[in-house]
Amino acid sequence: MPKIADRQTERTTLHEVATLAGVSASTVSLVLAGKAGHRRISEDTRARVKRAAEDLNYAPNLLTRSLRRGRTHILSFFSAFRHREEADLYMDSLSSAIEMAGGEAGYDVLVHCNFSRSPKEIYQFLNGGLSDGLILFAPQGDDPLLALLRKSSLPLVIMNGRDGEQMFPSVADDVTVGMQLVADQLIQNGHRRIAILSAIAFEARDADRRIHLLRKGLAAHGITVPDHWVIPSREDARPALQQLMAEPEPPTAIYCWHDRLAYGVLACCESLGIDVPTDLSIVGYDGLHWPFPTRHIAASVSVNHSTLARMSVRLLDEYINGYEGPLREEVLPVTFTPGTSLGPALPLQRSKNESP
Amino acid sequence: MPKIADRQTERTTLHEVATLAGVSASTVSLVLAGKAGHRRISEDTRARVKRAAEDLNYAPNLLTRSLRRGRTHILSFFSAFRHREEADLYMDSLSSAIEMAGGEAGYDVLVHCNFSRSPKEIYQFLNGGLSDGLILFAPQGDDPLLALLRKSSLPLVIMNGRDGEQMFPSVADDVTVGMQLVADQLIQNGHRRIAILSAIAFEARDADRRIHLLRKGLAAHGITVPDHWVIPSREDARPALQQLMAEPEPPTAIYCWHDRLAYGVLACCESLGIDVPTDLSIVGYDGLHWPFPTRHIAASVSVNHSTLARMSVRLLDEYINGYEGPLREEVLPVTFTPGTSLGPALPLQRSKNESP
DNA sequence: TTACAATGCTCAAACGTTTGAGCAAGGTGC
DNA sequence: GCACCTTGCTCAAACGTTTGAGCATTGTAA
Repeated sequence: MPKIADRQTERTTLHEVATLAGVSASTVSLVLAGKAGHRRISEDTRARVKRAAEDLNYAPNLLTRSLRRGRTHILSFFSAFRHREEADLYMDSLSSAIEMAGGEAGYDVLVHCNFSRSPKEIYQFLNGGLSDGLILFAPQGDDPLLALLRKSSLPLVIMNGRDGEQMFPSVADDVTVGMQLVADQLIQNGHRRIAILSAIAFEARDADRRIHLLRKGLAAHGITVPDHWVIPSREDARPALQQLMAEPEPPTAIYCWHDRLAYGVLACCESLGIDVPTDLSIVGYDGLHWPFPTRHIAASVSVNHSTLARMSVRLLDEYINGYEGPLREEVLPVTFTPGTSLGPALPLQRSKNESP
Repeated sequence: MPKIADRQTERTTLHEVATLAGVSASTVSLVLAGKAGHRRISEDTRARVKRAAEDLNYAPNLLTRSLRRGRTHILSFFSAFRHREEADLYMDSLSSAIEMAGGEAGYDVLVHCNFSRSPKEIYQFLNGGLSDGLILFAPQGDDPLLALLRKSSLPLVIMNGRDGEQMFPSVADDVTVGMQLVADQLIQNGHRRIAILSAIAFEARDADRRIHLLRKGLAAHGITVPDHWVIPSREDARPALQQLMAEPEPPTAIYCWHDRLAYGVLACCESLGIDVPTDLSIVGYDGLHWPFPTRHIAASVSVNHSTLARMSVRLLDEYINGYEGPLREEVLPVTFTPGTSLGPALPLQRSKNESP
């Protein structure tokens, strides 16, 4: 029985194949990697070389090949969001989608994780020549990493982020339409007292944008969201939710910055005995869901990750291949998924009437 | 405002840094990459070089660096299972765990996806020198890819798979204990009529092993599972389930080969009006779950992905660093999560009594 | 016969680093 | 004055490919 120690200890090289086939290294290279037929090699030689490569289990060294060719056919994906300590279904799904989209376009995808590295270290890795291009998720315009990348030559597509200087092509889901849909749906369901659960620090600006859009959409119908009903989310949303629902005229609906929060609020409601959607309607964003029956599916703006991934890969591929036209900023249409957490607003039971 | 066209078009090289700093390329290399202090460079030169590198936004070319050093500090992860056309929560979670475990150990992780590539193409990519080692998920002993890898020198750890020739180190969750737990729990809950939902083609052998172990565990208590109650899963488990429950003495419990199936069955039960766990208890494997309230949590053997990932990364790292001791085959302890889909077996209502 | 093209291969430079060996300049010991 | 060490840098080879240029050999045209 073979043991691990019996394995060869060195990689086979082109030269060994050449020696075995009785030709020069150039010939081997031409046979195995040459754009078929450009240089002419006799059928006989061709066969001998292929045979030798097969016998030696030859795998070309991609480091050197890429070095010469100037292409690695690898894409990097990196999230400028720093978390991921916990399981993140959103990012998992997204990186998975990018891996698949990359594969379809002939790229392998390197998903870079950083936790303790500095922007400079991350920059050096990303721009280290390992990948032909980068999909950068959710950077803010003043991200120090983005500043470093601006000075580099690395092809780059921004996904769902902000580039302060309009320098990079971008792909993003249509937040404007998305939040308009949220506003419309809330209003169609008769909600007028609406609270907002916002984001924690590093996500704050993206959340702010959505909140701004939602308030604008609601304002068009004469509805304002009181400032103290815009709540920054903490580790545990329970206390805030409890306080909110204890008000004499509590909200009938709450918008959560993304579905993870929405599901967290759903869980709180369950443990607090708040009935969804009778007592409180919940709306989220992302279209995250568990593909099996759940007590509730959060009403949500659905973003198609596969499409988003394909758009960004296609765009990046074009830039890698030297696209020089006007800056491209693509927007992915979104849809509204009603779910089960959004229902009609019920009138306030026996409360003192509002002044007319 | 800067435009994309204003970016530099070439990567900065060591030589440009050297020129700017007024030293040789070797010196730059020694300053930036040398194991500090082995070679002596004056503080003055050191500072000048660092300054120049900073000014030019220099990022070392990792292809060439790796070529010289013989290390890339990249690990590959590849699933010998061919699917992934659909969202796969299990693989997403696992690759995510490996990315994190790799990061902790100083590696970046390249998650390789293949759909249309041949084993030979996959082999050439994996053994192309881009990664220092490979974590191979769930290969069978006769996998053609594994055969190619055996002849190579690539450090390799098998995760949850089978290596026919005891050549490679491996890491796996403890299926023996896991299935014993399933058997014990079913019996403790009084189940004696137990059905099994097995796997589709490419997963068949792993499923068979679990089924064998389960049957063995049950047999110790005098319980046998009739062959026609071992059902290969198809796209839709509904018809099989319907038929099963229509029998005069239907099973009181069903074991599903993994949690995705278990949740699928849960969904079927819901739509068929089968009450879980009163009419039917369901047990799965993997410990997959949605971190928010669901109607049911499948009773399941929980596998800790983070730990599994860390074990495999540590093992692989040791082999990369030249470990030569006896073959290591590590087993990850598992636990049983009761969930809500497993309950006591109810006596068959008004059925003809079994003979004593 | 000479000129020139086609065929089928090899030579050698190059990609951007790392690193052992080498070398000048200055210091120290006797 | 000589041997020898230390300091601080540079030289040049090497990693494993790719590829433009080159070079025999044979074939074809005039």
